[in-house]
Amino acid sequence: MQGEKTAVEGGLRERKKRATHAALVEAAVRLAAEHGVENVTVEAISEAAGVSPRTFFNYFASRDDVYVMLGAESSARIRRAVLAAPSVLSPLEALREAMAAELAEVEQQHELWALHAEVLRGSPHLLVRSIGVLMADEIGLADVLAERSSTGGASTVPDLYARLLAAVGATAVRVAVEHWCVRQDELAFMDVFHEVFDHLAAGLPGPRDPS
Amino acid sequence: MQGEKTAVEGGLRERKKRATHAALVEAAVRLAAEHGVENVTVEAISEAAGVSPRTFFNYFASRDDVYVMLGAESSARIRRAVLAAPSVLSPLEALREAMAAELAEVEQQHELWALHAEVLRGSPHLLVRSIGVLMADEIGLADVLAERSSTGGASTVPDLYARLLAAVGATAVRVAVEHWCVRQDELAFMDVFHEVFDHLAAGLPGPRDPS
DNA sequence: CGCAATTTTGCAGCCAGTGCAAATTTGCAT
DNA sequence: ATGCAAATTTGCACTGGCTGCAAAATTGCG
Repeated sequence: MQGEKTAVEGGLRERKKRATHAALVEAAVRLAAEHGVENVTVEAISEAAGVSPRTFFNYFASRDDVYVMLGAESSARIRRAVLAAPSVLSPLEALREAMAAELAEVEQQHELWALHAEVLRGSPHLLVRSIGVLMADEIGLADVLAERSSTGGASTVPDLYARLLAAVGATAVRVAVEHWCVRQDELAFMDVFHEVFDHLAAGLPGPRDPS
Repeated sequence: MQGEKTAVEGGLRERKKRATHAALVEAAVRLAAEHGVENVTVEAISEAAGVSPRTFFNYFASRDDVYVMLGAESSARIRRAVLAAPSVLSPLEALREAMAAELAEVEQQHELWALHAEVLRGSPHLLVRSIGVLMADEIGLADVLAERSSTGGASTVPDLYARLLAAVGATAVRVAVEHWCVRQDELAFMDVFHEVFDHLAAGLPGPRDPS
C-alpha cells in the first residue's frame, strides 16, 4: 500500500484540517504561556492561528478544550497495544508494557509538553479538567482489558476487575508524571514509572522500596 | 426566634449563608434532573432559590460549580480519620478504614446523591469535571499519608509511595461507586468497596475473585 | 435606636458559544 | 483545464455566562 510517495495520510483537505488544529493548539499554548490563560481570548488565538474566531469553535467545543484535549490519540494507541499483547502476560503486565511503550514515544516531543504543563500548572481550573478527561478514557480501556481477558463473550459491561485495573493504571501513570515533573532533573521518568508499577504489583505493602 | 440553644454553628449571618448555599444546590439539582442541565439557566436556579442571579455568582465561580463542588467536606473528614488511625494499621489499611467509615455516612443521605448522580450521568461534561475535582483532592490526602508514615520530619513534598497510595485509593472509591451505580439493586455497596480493596492488597493478580 | 459591617441587588458591559446562510476552497469527473 | 458537488470557512445576530461597581437592604452590636 505505498503507491503514494510522501502522503502520510489522506488528502489535502484532511491535512489542512490537521494543520489548522495544530496551529490553534500551538497558538493557544504559546499565548497562554506568555500572558496567562485568563488573558487570552478566542479572538487572539484565532488571529494568531490565521483563522476567524468562528472557526475556532468548529474545532473545539469550548475555549478550554484547546488546552485539555491532548491525550486522545495516545489513549487510542494504548488500547491497540493492550489488545495486541501476548497472552502469556497478566493483565497488569500487559497494561504496563503498553503504557511504557506509549510514554517512551511521548518523551520525544518533550518540548511542547513542557510548555503545556507550565500552562496547566498556572491554572488549577484547567488542570482539574485535564485530569478528568484522562480518567474518563478509562471506560474504553476497561472495555479492552475485559475483552482481552474474556474467552470471547462480548459482555456489555466490563467486570469490576477490568474497570479497577484500567482506572488504577491510568492513575499510576498520572502519579508518575506528576512526581517526575517535580524532580525533573533528578530522576529518569522510566525509573519512576516502573517503581510505581512495582508498588502496585506488590499490593502497596508500605513506603519501603519494593525492589 | 429566641432560643440560641440549637445554634450548631456561628451567628444568624453564617446560618443564612449556608441556607442560601444549600438552596442553590438543591434548586440546581432538581431543575437539572427535570429539564436537563443545559436547559437550566442561572436565572432559573436563582429564582427557584429565591435570590437574584447576581447572588448566585457570590457563591459559585461558575454555573457548573454548583454541580461539581460537593465532596469537599467528605474529603476533609477522611483526612482527619487517616491521621487518627491506630499506628498498627498499614497505610493501605488505614486509608481503607477511613474511607469505609465516610462512605457509610454518605450512604445515609442517599436521596440527594442519587438525584445528583443522575444529573451527572446525563452530562459527561460535568462528570469529567467532578472526577477531576475528586482527583485533585489527592494532594491533601497524600500529605496526610506521608505525615502519618514519617517519623516527624515535615517533608515539603510527599514521597512517591504516599502520592501513589492517595491517588489509587481515591480511584478505587470512584470505581466502586461507578460499578455500584450500574448494578444498584443487585449488590450492597460495601461489598463492592471491600472487593476492590482486596484486589489492590493482592497486587491485582487477575480477574479471579481474590476472596 | 442608631451605627458599622456584611450581604444582596441592579446595571452596564465583555466575552464565550451557537445557528444559519453566504462565500470560499477542495476533490473529482469530464 | 473546467465546471460541479461537497466540505470548510466566515460573518452576523443573538443568548447567556460572568464580572466590577456602587446603591440598597440586612444583620450584629452597643
